[in-house]
Amino acid sequence: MESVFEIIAEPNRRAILSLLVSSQQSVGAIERQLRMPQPTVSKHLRVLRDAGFVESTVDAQRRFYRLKPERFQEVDAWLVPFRRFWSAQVDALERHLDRMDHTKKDQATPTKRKTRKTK
Amino acid sequence: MESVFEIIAEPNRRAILSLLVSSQQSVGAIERQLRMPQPTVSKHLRVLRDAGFVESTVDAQRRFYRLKPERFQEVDAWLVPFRRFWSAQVDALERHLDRMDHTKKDQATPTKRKTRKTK
DNA sequence: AACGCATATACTTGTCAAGGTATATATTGG
DNA sequence: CCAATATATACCTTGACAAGTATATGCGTT
Repeated sequence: MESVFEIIAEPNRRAILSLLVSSQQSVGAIERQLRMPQPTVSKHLRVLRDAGFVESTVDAQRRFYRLKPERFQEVDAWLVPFRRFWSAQVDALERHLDRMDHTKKDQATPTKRKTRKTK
Repeated sequence: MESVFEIIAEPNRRAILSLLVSSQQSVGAIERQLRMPQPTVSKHLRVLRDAGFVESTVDAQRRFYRLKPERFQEVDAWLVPFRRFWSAQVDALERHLDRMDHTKKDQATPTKRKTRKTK
């Protein structure tokens, strides 16, 4: 399995990771929220732990899992060159900002301004 | 295959994408630089194109492939909540600053000082 | 000790995707 | 039109991995 990317390629694993963003969770809690069978959850957690995405602590018969940042930062690092690339693409950047539309400041932005240059 | 993550889970595909960061490339160029059989290259390029990571233009019998930013931004977007999480982790932040080393005070850091608090 | 709850692991099976090899398609030059 | 180059596609085989089901392990309560 190896790589960070293979780990997060699995949808259920991404779901679990997303759950853990808010706070640590027990296996049972994950199981219920994601409506997936317990062995599935345990197995994915095993993979995630071995890969360093999460860590666990024991509380009686419960195990609580929480996120660890490092591996995510790897993904972030991988993106760097591409990010450089796409911010060179002025058009793309603009489109992106448009999509996020409600940019914080400057509430006087009337509906959907589009100052495009039609390159 | 579907998801962005499944696409970039494949090492050869990531290699191809990395190659294309610098500039557009023909299939043959990729083939030679990455030392992989031509059908392999073509097949991965097909996947990447269908997934919207690259686009191609024709030049005689050559096809040039180049990056498209959108799907990368999806990955970036997925990272957002986790990024928020890990910048909350003071320790991680500290480690990060440590790595950039030239923190303001105390330039007398001998070799590899680690002033950790063993939380 | 026995039971019950929470979680982990073993084993089997089906699916899917990547690689290899061969072949097809397209374009250029003679 | 023929040959050569560049790229795409078809087909087959293999391996990996996720799901399902069953069972094991660990801990706390009585």
